[in-house]
Amino acid sequence: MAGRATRNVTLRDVAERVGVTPAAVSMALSGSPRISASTAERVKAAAAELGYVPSSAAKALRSQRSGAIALIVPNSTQHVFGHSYFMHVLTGVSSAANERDAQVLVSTSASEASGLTAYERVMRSRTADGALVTSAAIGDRNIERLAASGLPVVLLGNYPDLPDASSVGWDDLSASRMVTEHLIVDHGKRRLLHVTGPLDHQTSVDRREGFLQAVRAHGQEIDAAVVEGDFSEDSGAAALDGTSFGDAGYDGIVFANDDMAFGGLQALRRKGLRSPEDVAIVGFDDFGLSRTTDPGITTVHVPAEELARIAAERLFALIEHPQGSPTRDDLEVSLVRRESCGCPRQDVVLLRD
Amino acid sequence: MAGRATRNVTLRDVAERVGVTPAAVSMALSGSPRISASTAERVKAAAAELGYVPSSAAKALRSQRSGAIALIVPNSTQHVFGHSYFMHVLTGVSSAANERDAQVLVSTSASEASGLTAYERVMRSRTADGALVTSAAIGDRNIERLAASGLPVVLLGNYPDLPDASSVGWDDLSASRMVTEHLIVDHGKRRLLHVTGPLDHQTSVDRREGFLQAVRAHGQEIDAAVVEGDFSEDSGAAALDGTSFGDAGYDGIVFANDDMAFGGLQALRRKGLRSPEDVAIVGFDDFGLSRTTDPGITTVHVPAEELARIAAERLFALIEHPQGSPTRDDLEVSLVRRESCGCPRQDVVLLRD
DNA sequence: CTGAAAGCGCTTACAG
DNA sequence: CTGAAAGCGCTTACAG
Repeated sequence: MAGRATRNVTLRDVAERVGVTPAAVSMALSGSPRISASTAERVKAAAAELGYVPSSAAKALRSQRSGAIALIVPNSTQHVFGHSYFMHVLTGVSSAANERDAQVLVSTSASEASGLTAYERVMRSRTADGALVTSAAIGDRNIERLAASGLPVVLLGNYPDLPDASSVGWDDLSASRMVTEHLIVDHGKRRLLHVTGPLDHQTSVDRREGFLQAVRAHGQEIDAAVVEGDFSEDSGAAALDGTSFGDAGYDGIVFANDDMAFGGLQALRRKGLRSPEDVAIVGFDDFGLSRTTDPGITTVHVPAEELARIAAERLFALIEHPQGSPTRDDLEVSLVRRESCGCPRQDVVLLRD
Repeated sequence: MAGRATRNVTLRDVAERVGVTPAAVSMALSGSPRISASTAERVKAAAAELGYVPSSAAKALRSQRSGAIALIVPNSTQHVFGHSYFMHVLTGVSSAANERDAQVLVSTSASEASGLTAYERVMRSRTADGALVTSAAIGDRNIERLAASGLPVVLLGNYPDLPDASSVGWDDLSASRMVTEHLIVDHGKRRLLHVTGPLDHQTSVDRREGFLQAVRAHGQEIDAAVVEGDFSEDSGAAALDGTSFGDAGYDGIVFANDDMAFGGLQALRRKGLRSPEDVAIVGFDDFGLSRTTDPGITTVHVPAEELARIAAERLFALIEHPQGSPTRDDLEVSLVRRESCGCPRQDVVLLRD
């Protein structure tokens, strides 16, 4: 742990050691054919010996490219979409960035209302070559400002209002219809409740619409209601307050995410109702929680890591070819059957024998 | 979404618009008293009008400071410490960085064995003014190389082998002793099992030692055994295979983290044993999971977000004063009583009435 | 083919 | 007090 601060070793130092010009060193290190093999050899040896590390600032200034991408997390999102979602996204982005030796910058908004937004941080620093935006709110004007600033941008999620922006997502509507029909068709549920996410996010709107489409498709037989939540566990529980359950109430609940489903599960328990026996429930996301509860929560598995990885790859392509036309990728989701819907337990459980 | 790429607006452009030198614009924008209020006013107006955004690369090159800090996540750690831990850390780092308008760079190792390590990425890019290292393995030589490279470094966790490094942590040993004694003293458990984390991490070593100290303090009355795990849910379950339980076996298990406790809980259930009735269990971390299981897992709450925030603050101080002496911060942890140890449930549950 | 200058966009130390 | 040059460390376009 010696580490006293020494002056940075630069190209010049390496050049002097070898007896060539800095330009030659630069070319040698980047493998230019202009430099003879033997000189390149000596340059590399000298660079290693001196512990030369190129200055990213100088390189960025000269080449007008920082080699970094930013992951923008609008303030609300951090709360709205939760830790697990974000970690999957970060993992996907990092793995794509690592493959290209790019840096990943995470830009969040200040927690207090004061301070810059995550967007402003990225735009004002010009320190990233492009930006990824995770699940912004519907009509968030910052996205347009970001794109208008000339920075390549790829959005994670669905943004029908921004058809000119590149984005990667999955079909929340179909998925929500699918999981709702699972309750109706496979489990014969007839009195359904849907608890939405925050309706200023497209995801919530789409999941609600999927629920409603499933209900309409079986219209004559189904009673349905919708209550607004905000993706938080508490809102899942609160949605059930004042709602009548049991014989006279709902026999199935479609929560727009797993956190709310878990809140709902606890609320049901407090009301003395069992799931799935009294009320079947399903969630959405499958980021981990739904597997740990008892009963396990039937849900829609969503490929968040892949989403992010692909978005990052699209962003790199956009940085390379800024004039390319916008892209759209749609990923597959899948139904994960656990016990909360009434399906049999997958892993065998032997009660004490 | 117009956003066709235009040449960057520079200080020169602003200077020409106003009719002063670039140097004057620079000073005006940084609020130098050398510039008159009226000129500063005109400069700011012109800058806003032109959409001037300073070049972070030029600023970094000139001032020899990037305004970014790196959060280094060694490859293994990502798996070892899990998503929740890391998200808490990232949240803490971001909030400290936002307060100082610093950028946060997340550096992970490539998932494949090929490619650079997270350390190398940071050292080789010189794109951060300092680095935070989350929970590296014991004897990880990269930490010393990082510090020797002259980069200010603050470590998250305990590193007795690196007494000269600044670090922030909490006392795993005492905490583990405390939670073990909870089982012994408050719940009268006498045949205890400890499932460790990966023993190449100081955290695991300390938690094991805390367990053993508690056992020794009640030596004559306690039977104790230790099994090695790796913090994964599966290893928590595997630790119980081949172990005898029930009347002839253990009546209490101290898991070194919550994920393993959850794995253990499921394994017990498969064996037909109930918790806490047949076997009391406790975990460690309280990052979320332990609250969602049934029964809830009694655990040690660990302030990971605060850890990271303080570490980032120490790092900024170190960047400012590289010659300052190393610092050490110790944070408080607390016991969270849930049901898995035998404590009564906190939230009231009315079973169907 | 090769050598050495120009310049990326800033900020600050210097000259006047 | 103020103006304008020097220079941070690179890379590439240019001159020879």
